Amino acid sequence: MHDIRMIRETPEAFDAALARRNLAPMADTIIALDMDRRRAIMAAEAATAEANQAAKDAGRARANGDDAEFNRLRTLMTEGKARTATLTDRARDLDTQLNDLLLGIPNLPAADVPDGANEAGNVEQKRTGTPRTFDFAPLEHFDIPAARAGMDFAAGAKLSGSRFVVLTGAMARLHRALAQFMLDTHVDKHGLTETITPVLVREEMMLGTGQLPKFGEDSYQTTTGWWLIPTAEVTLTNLVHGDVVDEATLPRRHVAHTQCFRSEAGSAGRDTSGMLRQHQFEKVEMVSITAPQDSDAEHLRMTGCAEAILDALELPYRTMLLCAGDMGASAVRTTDLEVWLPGQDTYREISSISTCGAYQARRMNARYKPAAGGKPEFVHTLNGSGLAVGRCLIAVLENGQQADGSVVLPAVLHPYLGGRSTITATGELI
RNA sequence: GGAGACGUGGCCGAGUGGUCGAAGGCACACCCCUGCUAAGGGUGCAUACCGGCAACGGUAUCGAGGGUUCGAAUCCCUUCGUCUCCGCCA
Repeated sequence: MHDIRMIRETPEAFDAALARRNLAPMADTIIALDMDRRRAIMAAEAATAEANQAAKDAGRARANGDDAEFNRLRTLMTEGKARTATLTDRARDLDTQLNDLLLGIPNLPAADVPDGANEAGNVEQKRTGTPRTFDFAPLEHFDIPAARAGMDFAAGAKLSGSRFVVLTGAMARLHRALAQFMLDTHVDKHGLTETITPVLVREEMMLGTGQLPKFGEDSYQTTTGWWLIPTAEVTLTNLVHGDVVDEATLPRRHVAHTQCFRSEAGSAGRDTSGMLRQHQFEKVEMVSITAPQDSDAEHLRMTGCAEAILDALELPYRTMLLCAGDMGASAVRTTDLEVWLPGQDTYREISSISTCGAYQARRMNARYKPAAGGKPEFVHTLNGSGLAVGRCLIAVLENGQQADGSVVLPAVLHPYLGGRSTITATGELI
């Protein structure tokens, strides 16, 4: 959601920023609509005031026993009321129109976000870790013998359909170990607040973080009207929905491990093999609520938190600064972490860390009271995966695979696996 | 599923037809007083739109929408939300 005042005051800057998102200029349309809206509000208010005055005078006339005057004013009032209804309807209609229009416009990219129309425009910031050299052809995760023993796509399909999986034995244990490790690290080393939230939310919350109104087809809705969260960003961020918090309580840093649900509506045929892209997956999500002046530093901090997980798991990755055309709608700036998948011989996204500025806060009406005094202002919100658990499982499997079909697991996970360190080719954890 | 209660300003909480944008308290800001990490006194402190350099003024807003009425925070209806009791279930 955008500040209509900002659009009014600097329409060129607004349009220029939209252009970076491959969008046509909209400032003129918005400003014209806003003008109409304000005129309509004024007209409606003037009419209301008139009718109210007539009503007041009529009441007085009646109290004075002046029936003639009462009836005259009453007629006046009735007419005024009819006019008021029409004008108010118009004002409300225009207000809704403007609001709907603004809700559908994505956030404006920060100045340091590179130009670019799509993924190809993203800028690599650094590479961390060195991909292993294999003396055999590395397999994709679903072909590695150690994984095959406990990763049952047929069972997933039987239960639920395509893009579902059943994990058993060592795979389930490893998956759980990963999530636990991430959570512990973020809580104990990074100081985030462990949080458990619902995964079914009201529509209002999906509007707040920007999944709605435009991307409803990407998520699932229950017959009772709840939405299944596509990410815990929705719940963690909306924790401050409608609130005015003290600046002293900022930053608020949350981390949650939840199920995520996505329809993957636009990705039919993509990544159909393996568990890279599922309708249901687990993710450890970080969310920060900050004062405006702190969000840039927080973005770096949060990126560091996500990178620390990959570092600890000894997984090679690269850090990408997304270009304007490839960012999600709510983001001001997004950093992606792409993990090396030897089986695919490529880097794949495993984390996405975004600062959303006041965009979501304005939608949620989430404000803070500045410590220095003054009126409440919108908070800034940030979110980042830390990390996608399923994809992390894939990365650990592909990077740790051995010629004999076994997988050697990173040392930091051993405590979470009862001290064991390897999954054999037959799927045994030893 | 059955029965009921409630929804007021950052928070708590008065207010059952007009003089209420709304008592009082808390929190917050400034000032005064006070020999001290406390208490007391004073003032200010909602949002939106419009006008104004500003001080300030105007209009609207008491979950939302509709209705009754000359007039509604107050009455009626609908809707959303919260809570309580009973039942059921993890």
